[in-house]
Amino acid sequence: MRERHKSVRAWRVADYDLDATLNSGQVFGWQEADGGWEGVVRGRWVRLRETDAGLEATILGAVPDWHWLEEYLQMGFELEQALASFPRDEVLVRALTAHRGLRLLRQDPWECLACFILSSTKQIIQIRQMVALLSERYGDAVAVPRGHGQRHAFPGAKVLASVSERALRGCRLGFRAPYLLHAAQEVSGGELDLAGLKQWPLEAARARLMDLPGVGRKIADCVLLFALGFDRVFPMDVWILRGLRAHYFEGRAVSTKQIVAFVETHFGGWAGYAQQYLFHYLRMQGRGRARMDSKV
DNA sequence: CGCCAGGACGATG
DNA sequence: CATCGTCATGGC
Repeated sequence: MRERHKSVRAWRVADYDLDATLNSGQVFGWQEADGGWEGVVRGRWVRLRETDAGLEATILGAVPDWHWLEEYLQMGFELEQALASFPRDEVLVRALTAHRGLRLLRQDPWECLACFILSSTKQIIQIRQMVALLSERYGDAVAVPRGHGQRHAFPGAKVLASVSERALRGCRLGFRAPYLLHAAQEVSGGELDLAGLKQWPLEAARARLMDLPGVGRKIADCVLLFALGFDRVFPMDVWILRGLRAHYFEGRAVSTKQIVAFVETHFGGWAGYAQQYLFHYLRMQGRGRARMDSKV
């Protein structure tokens, strides 16, 4: 599929760090290309690039409105307000200084759930690979500009629900295959209305997600934060746990439960944002070095 | 070439 | 509750 007409839209926006945003482990389908990023949003090929004035998007075809992309990128979000609410503790300030402009996207709930089901015990690079393979095999091909290779959207729940576990294991999903299949069946069958969870109270929405096999607190929280708009949710993975223990508890052997309690009061209403800054900061710091510290 | 990865789960203390 | 083995696969 090829289309020749492109549409370009630019937003004046301060503090939008595209690299940090798309490379901070909240989303797995974007690829760096020619000084920008290319991916698929709502079945459309999208190219994003930072400019001096802000952010620029290129898509194919004539576009009546850009609302869907503005929503995805959270262009209307006032980052300053969230950042100003952060506690001024040392690590968080360092993370903020290092990555100011890191944003949370508003992802498609199904794609987000599926990707984080795949995320368990996988490095981010490997999650990207699984997502790419799954998309290639079962996702719809999207129109791309001339000269670009084929691109596929992330497969919908309906398609994946009709695939065998065996075929999914063929995509190198391992033990995650039956989990993904089950989620796809519940979502496509209407048994689980993911978008509807936005209206639920936090605890109930989290519990409903955790009803899914293969979905525990961490994965549920990722979906709540990255796709459903629960801004105070603070996903806790090994990196964050390690980091919190080191920086907020002087490395003492505090229980996970104590840390959870601490997080719920310490970071405030935009805790989810704080979490993403900390996660990205710790992960960037940890490349190569903290490997050894962490073993202590 | 082992170690471990944006975990979850069931079985034991 | 806290810990532990298991699950499947591959990047580093």
